[in-house]
Amino acid sequence: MMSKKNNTSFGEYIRQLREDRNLPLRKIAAELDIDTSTLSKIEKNERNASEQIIEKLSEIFAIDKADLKVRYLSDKITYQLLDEEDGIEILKVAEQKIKYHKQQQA
Amino acid sequence: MMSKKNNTSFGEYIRQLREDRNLPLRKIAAELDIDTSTLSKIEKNERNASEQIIEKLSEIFAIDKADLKVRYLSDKITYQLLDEEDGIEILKVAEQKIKYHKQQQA
DNA sequence: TAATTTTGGACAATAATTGTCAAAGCAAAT
DNA sequence: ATTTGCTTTGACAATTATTGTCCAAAATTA
Repeated sequence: MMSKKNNTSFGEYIRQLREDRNLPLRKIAAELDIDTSTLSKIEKNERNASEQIIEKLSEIFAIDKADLKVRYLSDKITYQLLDEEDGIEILKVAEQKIKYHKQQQA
Repeated sequence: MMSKKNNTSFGEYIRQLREDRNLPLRKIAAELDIDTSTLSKIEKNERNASEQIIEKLSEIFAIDKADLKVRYLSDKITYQLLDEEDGIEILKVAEQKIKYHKQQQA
């Protein structure tokens, strides 16, 4: 189990990818078929990214889709728990539950 | 860090508490100031339980509120990730992120 | 300064959640 | 079998949240 360090938000991450390539929002937004301002907000974590958006982003930037999704969903959960006292414990319990479910279905 | 086993859902759990005391939905719902049918659905994990409901439930059943909240929120996250391939990894990454945030604010 | 990019606010349209009610289903009696 | 009390289900309007879209103001770059 290893720690790729991963402490940039989803939005920051895809913004970085875009800036590395010197592309304007306009271009990427067009490829994604969404409004420039919507993409701006996604990069600032002010709007959700749909499954479809995530998929297209992974194609555009030639990165692993599953990895991008992990970044996105882990972010959402993080924000959900950020104000909770017992955030870490909640995650641990959730992990047990997921393992339990996976085991059941197998 | 230890594993109280915890593999009953929030709904099942509070239903169990109620049934242990031989109380009808009607009574508890009245104390919670919600409809009987709403409580029925909460017990079947078909409706959300608000913060307020969780607090009152902890009072009614004389259990720890924080613990009940952990059960509730871990459940929600579990359901969110149940269909995801990488649920466990998502949780691990979220954990790192939360720890990072906590560390920053300290 | 002009051109381009980025941001923020507004808005209607759509979707999700909530509170509420009524009817139906169920089980245990009597 | 019918009543009685408990539980479940589906429906519905009302509220709240999210989405897609546009525009104009800021900020950045040339």
